[in-house]
Amino acid sequence: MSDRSQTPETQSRPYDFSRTGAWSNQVLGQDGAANASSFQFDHGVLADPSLLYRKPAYGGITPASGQTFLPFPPVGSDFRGSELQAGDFGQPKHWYPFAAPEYTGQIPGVTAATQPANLSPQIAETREQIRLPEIKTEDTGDGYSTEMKVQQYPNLAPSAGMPHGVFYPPAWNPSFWPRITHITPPGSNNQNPSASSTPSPSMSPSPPSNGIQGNAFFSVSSNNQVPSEPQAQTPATNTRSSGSSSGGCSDSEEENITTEELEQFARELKHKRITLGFTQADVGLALGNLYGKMFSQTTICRFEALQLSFKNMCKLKPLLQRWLDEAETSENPQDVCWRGDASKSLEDWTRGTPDMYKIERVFVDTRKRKRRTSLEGAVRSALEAYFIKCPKPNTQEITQISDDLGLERDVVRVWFCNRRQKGKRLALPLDEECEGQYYEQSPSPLNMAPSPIQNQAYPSSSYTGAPPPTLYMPPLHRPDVLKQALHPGLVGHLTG
DNA sequence: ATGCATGAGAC
DNA sequence: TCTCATGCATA
Repeated sequence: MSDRSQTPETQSRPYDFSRTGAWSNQVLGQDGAANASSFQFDHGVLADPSLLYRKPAYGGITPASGQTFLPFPPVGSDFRGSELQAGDFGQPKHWYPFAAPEYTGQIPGVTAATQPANLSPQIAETREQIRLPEIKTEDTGDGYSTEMKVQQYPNLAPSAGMPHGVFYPPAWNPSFWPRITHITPPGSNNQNPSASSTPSPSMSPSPPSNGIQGNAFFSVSSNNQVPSEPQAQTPATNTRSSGSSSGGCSDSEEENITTEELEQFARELKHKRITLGFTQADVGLALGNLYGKMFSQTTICRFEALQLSFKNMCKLKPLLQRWLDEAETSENPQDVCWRGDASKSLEDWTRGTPDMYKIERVFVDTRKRKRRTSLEGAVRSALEAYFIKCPKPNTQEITQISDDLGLERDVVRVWFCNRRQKGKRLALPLDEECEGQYYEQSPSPLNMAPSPIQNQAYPSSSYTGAPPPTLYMPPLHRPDVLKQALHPGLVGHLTG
């Protein structure tokens, strides 16, 4: 508790309802015999989950103080109930921590645990109901692994043909952003590539086959307008400006981007990338070439899936936009540095490429990277249960949880951090205008198609192509909806 | 595609 | 200690 009070967020953080007593015993295990399953889903029986939130629920992440995570669903072709779902888009917006789609595990056992002194009632309560027989993780020994890593990358050194000062894509033509909602345009350099430099907004005629074109990768084409110092504005160096706009964007490259635009661009990027035959990893590497800052496949993937924060999306968009332009317009496939054959993976390429064409970084990773812990389903479920009770446990509570679950304290701590982060990704940005409507939505069975929520999720015309994603509706704002999302067998338990 | 982890910066 | 951006490792 004390530690929590140190932060100013204490008052406004959405998570902090955990200690408001908002959820009470009625929620969980009121009969004292609550089993593991019940606590997992007890949020489903809340009369109105909104009650759990103090109003500025998402206010902890208001434009001014934090980031707005993208509420829209994944753009990918596979809408498999990913955590980012349509239901959130354009919705009223409290970030709801009970969004994990992985409430599927079963808690194997329930055994009362010793009641800690200073645990929140929620945690203490949960502890009583969670008792895991054993935890299996991949961690062995010290839990750390020191391994020799061999990273094979093409020469990504910014210095290698990297024009310093390239960064800002001429991508900010206000006319292209029909729904500017945030800030005033940067003023200069406001041309939108997708409208201007990209001839056909539709699809690149290039067959997904081989011929990858593009010097967009490891050479910078001569016609690059490339203006300024990349590093100066790359995401890596961007300050974490709290964002003065409602969208959380304050930096020039973030301005004036609407979620619709991001959404559309993400889809466009993915589509064209695939059409051009590039992998997500390729793109990440290409950005390294173009901007001196490469990104992982993970990041590109998350961008395409709109699983980054709004702010982060805004930052990456110009980079990706530019890469896309490069890749599309390139007429010199031969300029591709590390592969002339698009069908070759980077690994293939590096493997069979003379050293002179690549940098093979072999190093002993002196920093011990903790071996990834693999939490069993039951453990995850238990953590979820704790999270539901208390999204932001204090140190003591974390210790207690870790003891209960037989996990390392740090594992638990990190898990909660990640879980919160994930929750924000699923979150609904604050939007007072829609706020009132949200809980008025009619029930929408999960995994069923278009719901009112989904319609709201895509209020603009930007989302017209793909069929509606399978709706998972992560936030589970509605108890009735939630119930349908739960294990069928549990519904009765919850309702009865 | 995503779970767990790291590290910088903010508080 | 937290958030956030990001990546390794893996499902």
